[in-house]
Amino acid sequence: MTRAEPADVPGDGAPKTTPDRLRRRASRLLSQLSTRSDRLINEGLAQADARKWHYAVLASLQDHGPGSQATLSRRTGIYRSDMVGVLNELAERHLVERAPDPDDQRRNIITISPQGRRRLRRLDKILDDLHDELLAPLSPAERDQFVQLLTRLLDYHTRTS
Amino acid sequence: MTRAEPADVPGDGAPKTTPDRLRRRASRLLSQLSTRSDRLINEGLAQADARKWHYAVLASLQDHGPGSQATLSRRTGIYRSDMVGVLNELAERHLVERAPDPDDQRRNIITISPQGRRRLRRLDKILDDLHDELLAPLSPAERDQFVQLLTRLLDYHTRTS
DNA sequence: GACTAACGTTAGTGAAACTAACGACGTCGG
DNA sequence: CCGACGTCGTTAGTTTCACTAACGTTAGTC
Repeated sequence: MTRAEPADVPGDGAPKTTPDRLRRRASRLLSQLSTRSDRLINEGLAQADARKWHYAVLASLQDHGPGSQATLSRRTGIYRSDMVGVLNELAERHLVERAPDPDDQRRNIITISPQGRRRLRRLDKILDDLHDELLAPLSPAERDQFVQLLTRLLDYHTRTS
Repeated sequence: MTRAEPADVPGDGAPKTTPDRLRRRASRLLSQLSTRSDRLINEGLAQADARKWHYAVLASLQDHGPGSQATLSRRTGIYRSDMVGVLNELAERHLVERAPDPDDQRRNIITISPQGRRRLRRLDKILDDLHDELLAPLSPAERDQFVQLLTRLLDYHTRTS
């Protein structure tokens, strides 16, 4: 009540005060961009008979070494319920190997195979190209900044969850 | 380009030599952050018996004036198939009014009601708070930059689709 | 007056993120 | 040693989201 009705826009003063709140809301920008990004990536990877989960798991294995399914789950953010299927697909293609852990019979130890490594290199290149398209309008410096901002936000929200 | 093969990293040391390509991929950062953002926003809005679609439609009506369902669909990015349900929910709550367009009998003209306006103000406040939490780790300047980068990316990808 | 296109609507698809519950196994406290 | 409890892999199911297909209806166009 202290404030006047913003009214229906007829060009009165202070046009900048309420410009398109929709376009400004970070949450909305995020989810829309994420949708498009996902589609871009999925389509790109589909042409190589891969999904983004495949990449996530292979990269995790390469970077952090072998691990149990639960470990991979935590590293990649894929739910362990869904990890089963992903690993099945990867194992079918002989990109990973699933072997029982001798020290703990509950676990499987997942290792990346030589083919898996080759595959990962291939996917890395594909993803490089796709990200080039994804980030096309940004300069190299801006891309770094963007990634850095995203990282900080994500870190914050994973710590506090 | 130093193309150092990261190799398998035996031992459990998890050294920093291979700075996690996963964490660097913008697509991954985007989709993970978007997931958390969505959850944050949805939970926040749910406590006010609202969904983000409600906000999108109400804000669009307030900022751009009344319109047909198809128009709203284009403005908000909601598919016209899904728009039906959203408008039903909004109409149930008397936040919008759906009236046949006298000039074109195919269309409905959707208008925001006074209650809808009040609602929108309320949701705007809620969203302000939620975004404060979402962007917590960023300084005001960084937040602007973040939004600006997102906007440019999204614009680019909507133009080229 | 026939064609085409846009409208609102209904139904359904596929993927993603998550929950619940299971039997099998390990670990720890008493 | 034993029971309580947590973890592991797995199966099944839920919900939500973005999207497609098809429909009858209505408008504009030739």
